[in-house]
Amino acid sequence: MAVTIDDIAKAAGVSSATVSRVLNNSGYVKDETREKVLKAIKELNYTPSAIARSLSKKKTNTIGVVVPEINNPFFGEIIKGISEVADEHNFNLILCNTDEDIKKELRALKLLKEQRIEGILITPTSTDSDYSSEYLWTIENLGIPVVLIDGHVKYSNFNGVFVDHIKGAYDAVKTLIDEGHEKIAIITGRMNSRPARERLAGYKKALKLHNIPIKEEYIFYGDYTHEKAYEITKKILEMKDRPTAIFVSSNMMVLGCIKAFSENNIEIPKDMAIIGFDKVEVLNIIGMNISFINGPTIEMGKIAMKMLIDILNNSQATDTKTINLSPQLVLKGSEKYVR
Amino acid sequence: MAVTIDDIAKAAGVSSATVSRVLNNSGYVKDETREKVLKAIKELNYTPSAIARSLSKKKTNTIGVVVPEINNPFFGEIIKGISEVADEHNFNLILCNTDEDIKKELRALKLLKEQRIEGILITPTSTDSDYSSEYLWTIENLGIPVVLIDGHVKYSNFNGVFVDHIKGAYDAVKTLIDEGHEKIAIITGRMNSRPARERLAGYKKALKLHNIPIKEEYIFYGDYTHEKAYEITKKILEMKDRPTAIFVSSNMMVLGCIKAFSENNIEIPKDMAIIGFDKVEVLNIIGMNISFINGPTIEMGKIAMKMLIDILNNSQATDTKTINLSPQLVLKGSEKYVR
DNA sequence: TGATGGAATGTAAGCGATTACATAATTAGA
DNA sequence: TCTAATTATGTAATCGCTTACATTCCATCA
Repeated sequence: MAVTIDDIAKAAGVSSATVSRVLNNSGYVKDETREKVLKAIKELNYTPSAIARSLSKKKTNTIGVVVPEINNPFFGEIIKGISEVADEHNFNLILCNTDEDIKKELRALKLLKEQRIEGILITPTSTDSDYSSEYLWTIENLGIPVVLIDGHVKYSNFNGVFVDHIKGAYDAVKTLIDEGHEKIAIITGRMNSRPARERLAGYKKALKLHNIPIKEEYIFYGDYTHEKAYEITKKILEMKDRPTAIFVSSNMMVLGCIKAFSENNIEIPKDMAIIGFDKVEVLNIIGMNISFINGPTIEMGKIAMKMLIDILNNSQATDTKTINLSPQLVLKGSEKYVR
Repeated sequence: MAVTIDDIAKAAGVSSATVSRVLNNSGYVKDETREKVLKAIKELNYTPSAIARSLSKKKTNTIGVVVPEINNPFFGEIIKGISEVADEHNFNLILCNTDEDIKKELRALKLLKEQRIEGILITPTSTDSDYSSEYLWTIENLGIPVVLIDGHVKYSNFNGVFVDHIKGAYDAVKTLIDEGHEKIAIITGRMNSRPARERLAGYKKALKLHNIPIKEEYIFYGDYTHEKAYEITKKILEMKDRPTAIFVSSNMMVLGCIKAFSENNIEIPKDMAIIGFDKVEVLNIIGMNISFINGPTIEMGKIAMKMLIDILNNSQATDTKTINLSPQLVLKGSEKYVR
């Protein structure tokens, strides 16, 4: 690690400025000189220091990525998308996993700012907690371009790539209605999260527009966990006026439903129709015909990264950029069996 | 971003050295002075530059993480483990996703070296390709501590946290034998990957030690994909002397098997026993009783990161450190039904 | 009261690159 | 052959910190 640009300069018998020119393909360098320099670089196994370069150029070519749960493939795919575009544009990625802990999120932001990253891509923890105002304040005062991914931050308008949860939920429920269902239950997410609220809104909207009365008994408040969904589903199955379809507000919760179904020999979609928000790839691979509403994860990552690059290149523009992606409904068999 | 340590110094009426002392809690600083400095920092919303600090300290407190497939939860969990420990020790993570492309892997290594990271955690692409010698050379000449995670690099001894694939496979197959199975098939991974070869070896060892002849017809060469496993499983089901159990060499391939099973109304484990290498959490959540051999992913990430920190703290020690983790067999119901 | 030594702060030289500016070498044009 | 333009290279300041060393301040003690 000891070898520096000066060592190369000495070895090649030139000045460090010349070596720098070779390194950056800038300015004038005689071919012969370039050869000498390249030779020295190779012989000494020299790798320039991005740190020093960053300091003098005031440019790190690094962006920060903040996700709440790295081991969830949903975020894994977003990162995959980000990383693809970042690669193409020679950006490095500093990753921060926050475990849905807003304190860690705050810490991550501080840390990233210290690293002098050029921009941040962040999938905000989906909670309106006590810290959220501090959180907001921090983001706004970061002085660094931020692009949010899937998850509006309350009361604020930031750049971002968002999923239209209302429309997604609406589409899902409408599909069920079109198939003839009228008794449609919903299992919501944590209601202090915006996506959960919006999905519920989409559910209600679809019912209303199709003149189906909204029954409070059909609205079940979940918390995004499969355990809770499992409990809820068992209850649903015991109802005397049992729903014929369930709209499930998250992928993990779908799993809980399925478990309850299989324990009670409920066949999908013969005995019960189900549509979930955000796919569980595995289920389709093993041949289960579960329909999903999908936020296009990899795509979202790509778009967000492109948006960020765009912002970096036009730093004078101050208007906030927003893209709303419509989640896509992937139907798998459910329609075949309708009454 | 314009505000520097000198601005703070000026604002607080001290020298930059004093500000630095406050920042790092080093040397002597009068309480009164400290207050002034902290006040200035707060008022000017100052964040020190990690870049400049790294340059002068020759220490970045950053480590590089290289994974082949970020959207696979297997790696997501490893990263989660890494990130947990890294957090505790104030290390930053630069993430490189390589898409199983050894060229990208090489590029990532170069990039990380430029960033002057302190160490690298790498889950090598599981292929012995044409580039592997260059790859090896690069790793060895990096001059940076490397800890491998799950995947020996051919012919080399590096620091690393490994899974004992032979033992894992052996345990799995032995379990099947103990349950009374004698006709046990295996679906292997890509044979140019070391884990695949070792798992096959474990399979053979178990049969041999229990005096069950190894039949070539029961060895099926897969490629880690669920599609291929699906095809293979269909063929297995059509065999006249059909196996009663299958040992499947990867988690994705288990999914292909299950699909084929369900299409043919094969019940697990009544009609066919199956044990897979590396879990698919989702299957257990939905109540499917599939047994798995698990490399403890999160744990591996943690251990690897701890090992790296250990190495960084004892840079004089030159012996290579190696930990072999025994994968754990998680039985789910399969035993209940044996003949 | 002056010597002594710890506490508090400042000065300035790096860290390893980039780059504005100066200068030297080469080429072309008249 | 001389001048002007181009090309090629070097010098040194700079980026924002840390830190060795120097200096000043102040309390304590003989």
